[in-house]
Amino acid sequence: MQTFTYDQRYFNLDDTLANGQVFRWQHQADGWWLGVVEGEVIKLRQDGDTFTYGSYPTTDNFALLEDYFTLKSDLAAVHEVMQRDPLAADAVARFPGLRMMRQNPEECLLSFVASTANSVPQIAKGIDAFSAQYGTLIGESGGKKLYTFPTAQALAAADPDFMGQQTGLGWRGINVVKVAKQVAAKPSGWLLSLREARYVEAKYELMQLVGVGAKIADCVCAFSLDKGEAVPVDTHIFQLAVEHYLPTLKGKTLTDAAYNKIAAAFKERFGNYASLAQQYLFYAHFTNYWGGKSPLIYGANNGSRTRRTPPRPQG
DNA sequence: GCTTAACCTGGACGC
DNA sequence: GCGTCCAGGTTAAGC
Repeated sequence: MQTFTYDQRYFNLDDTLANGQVFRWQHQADGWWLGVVEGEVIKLRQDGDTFTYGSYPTTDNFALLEDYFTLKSDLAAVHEVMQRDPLAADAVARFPGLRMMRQNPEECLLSFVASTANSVPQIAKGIDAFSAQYGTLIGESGGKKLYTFPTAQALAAADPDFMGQQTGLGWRGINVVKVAKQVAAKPSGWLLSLREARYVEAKYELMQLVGVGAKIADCVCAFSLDKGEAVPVDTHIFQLAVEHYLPTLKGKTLTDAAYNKIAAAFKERFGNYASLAQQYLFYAHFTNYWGGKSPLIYGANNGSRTRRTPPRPQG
């Protein structure tokens, strides 16, 4: 085990790992986070400005953490830009240490295909199930076996019935196989090479995959391809954008035109920090929805979603 | 260019 | 206990 220090105002582990960028990290009762990154088991915890970590099989792989959590990027500058907008400023005040992560693009893409119109706890459960089936066992902690995220090749050859029924993902699991087949058919390193492409080109390339629309493409661009201007517009972002930025969209559905208007509104306000602004606002809205705390920290059964309809008056 | 329905499943919620 | 609704979307058809 090793330690490093980082100003907790600019790095909060709970908010970074539970804001919906990733689904496989597990928060343990004793405060440790347990995850698998690029084939390495990572154990990590935060006590104020002090971070304690260990990794396997590469011992204490700090370089991996530095890249994965983008620790060299300056969050103070981001906070300054967020002050331009009252809603973003409020979200930053609540979650100052939320950082943009830099995931493996293949894992990011296939995870978000599995996330389509699904609840976060179900997504995490489903991804866990197919990783245990098609990933590689690399360790064990507290009686829990840890697997790598399966490669696109492995998921391309996966049994669609298993992916649909045994994972609880239904048709989403079958879509994961379809997208994995298309990725596996591309030249090696194709996805990673999109880090070098311009945002519009990377997004266009991703949307050529059947089963990948604008939202999933933007998630991959923002969370794994270094595209700070990508704005994934999901149901949460749509709701808050209509309420605070674009009231003319009230009563409309999320069409391509509406999607692009919302993304443009974020870019206009936050420029190259649009992705992070989106993530701050998403997390604020999302945690409100889950009763003030993320189900990725506390579990779906320990939080409760906000009521769809107000409670009946008593008496 | 917009709306709508279908796609599977599990869990929350209302009654 | 049961029925209904909905969840970090995508696609295709119909208008």
